[in-house]
Amino acid sequence: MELEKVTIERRAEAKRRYDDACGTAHGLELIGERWALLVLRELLLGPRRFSQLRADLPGLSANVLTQRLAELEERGLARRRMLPPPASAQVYEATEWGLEAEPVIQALGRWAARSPMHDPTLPLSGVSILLSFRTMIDEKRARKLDARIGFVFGKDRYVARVRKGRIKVAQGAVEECDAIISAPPTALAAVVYGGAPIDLLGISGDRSAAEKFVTLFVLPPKVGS
Amino acid sequence: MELEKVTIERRAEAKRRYDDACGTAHGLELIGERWALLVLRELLLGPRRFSQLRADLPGLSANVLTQRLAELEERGLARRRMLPPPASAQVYEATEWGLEAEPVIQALGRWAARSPMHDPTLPLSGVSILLSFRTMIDEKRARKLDARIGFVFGKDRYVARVRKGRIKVAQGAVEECDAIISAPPTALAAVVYGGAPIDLLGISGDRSAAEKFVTLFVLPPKVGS
DNA sequence: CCGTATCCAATAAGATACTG
DNA sequence: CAGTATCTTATTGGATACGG
Repeated sequence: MELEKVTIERRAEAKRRYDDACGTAHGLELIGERWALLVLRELLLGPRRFSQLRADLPGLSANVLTQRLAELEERGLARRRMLPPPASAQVYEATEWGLEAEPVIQALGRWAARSPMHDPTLPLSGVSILLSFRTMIDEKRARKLDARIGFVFGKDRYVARVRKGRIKVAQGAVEECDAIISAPPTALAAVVYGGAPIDLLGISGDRSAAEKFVTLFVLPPKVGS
Repeated sequence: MELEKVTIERRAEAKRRYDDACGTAHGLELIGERWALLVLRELLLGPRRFSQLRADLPGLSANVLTQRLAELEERGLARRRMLPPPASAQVYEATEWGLEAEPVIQALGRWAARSPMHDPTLPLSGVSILLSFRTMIDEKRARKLDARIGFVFGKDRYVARVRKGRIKVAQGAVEECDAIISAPPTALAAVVYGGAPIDLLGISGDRSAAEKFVTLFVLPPKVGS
């Protein structure tokens, strides 16, 4: 009975391979399943809990998330870790190699942003919008700003450091930032990419730094324009 | 009856979306289906016929190939075209935007090449190995070579131009090349990446140019080394 | 609450045979 | 050759229930 199950699993795994020596094909075997790349994306700015991942990827059901996390772990792209007491919560985090998949995620995102079918009004996770800043920053404009901007998305806190045209983003305490932006990620996206008025955002601290910050990012031109 | 079917199809399409404004998620909706990216890859060096695609992707069945091609066409990434008489054959070719997905394919391939689970002895298409040259060329070494190398993979002909550390690859006549390499793509991969002896390859023309050529490419180090 | 496991219905993928 | 049609199997997603 158990043996039979194992045999079936073997066959299933074998079937889903591409049997292709090309690195791209192997990459698809590693992170090509539905949702896998988005789960990995959510881990790129630091450890996340199961329930946070569920909240960030609303269409993903618990059983599939469990399976994707197990696969990422098995393949060496993520690991689960117990936070030390008093938190004592389990978190999932990307491994070094998992983090190195960011250029793949960026290349795909940048390419797809040109799509005429892209709908930027859909919901968006905090990690998504912050990663898009890393992808879409306009170096020339960004050189004019040297600031630390904090972001408050519900209970999550992130800090973006803009300096010399580059941006670094990480989870962290927002207290020492020049400005703090509190808003749903979708509102932030509407302001940065959709030209919505900045008063959709809660801003504290150096207001002008925040105002400059939201103008640093540009989407690539749509296909056919 | 017909209406019902349409409704069901609508619901199905809606279900497979990610409902995520992130460009990466949209990218997955465009080329995230199983095989889609590999089909597109096969179109990156020029038009291919249905049967060539089947031969290049042996694990892909005809019905799925039909479906993937229809989706690529519908999304503006590929088109079907009738070759002028006397050929009068139908071919599939990438659109401009489809060609722009090459960085995505490269990033994924480069990242996955570091995988300890990667098996480079599997079969490989001609397009795959030539694209890998674009990805893996060592600019420093390549600067020492200025040559046109022809490749004969069965009935397919390609030309690689190496110059100033860069490489360009296209379908084309091999007659005016400095050297011509005739070999199954797998053998070429074994020589270039696996250190196999070069006499696995049929070489005509400037032998030393071909010998230099096969040393220009390096794989990234495996994870954990 | 956190995470996993199980069951079920809906789709997608795969194998094979068939047609113009 | 260039696909369709059909049948089978696998995966996905949704709901729900279970253990810590």
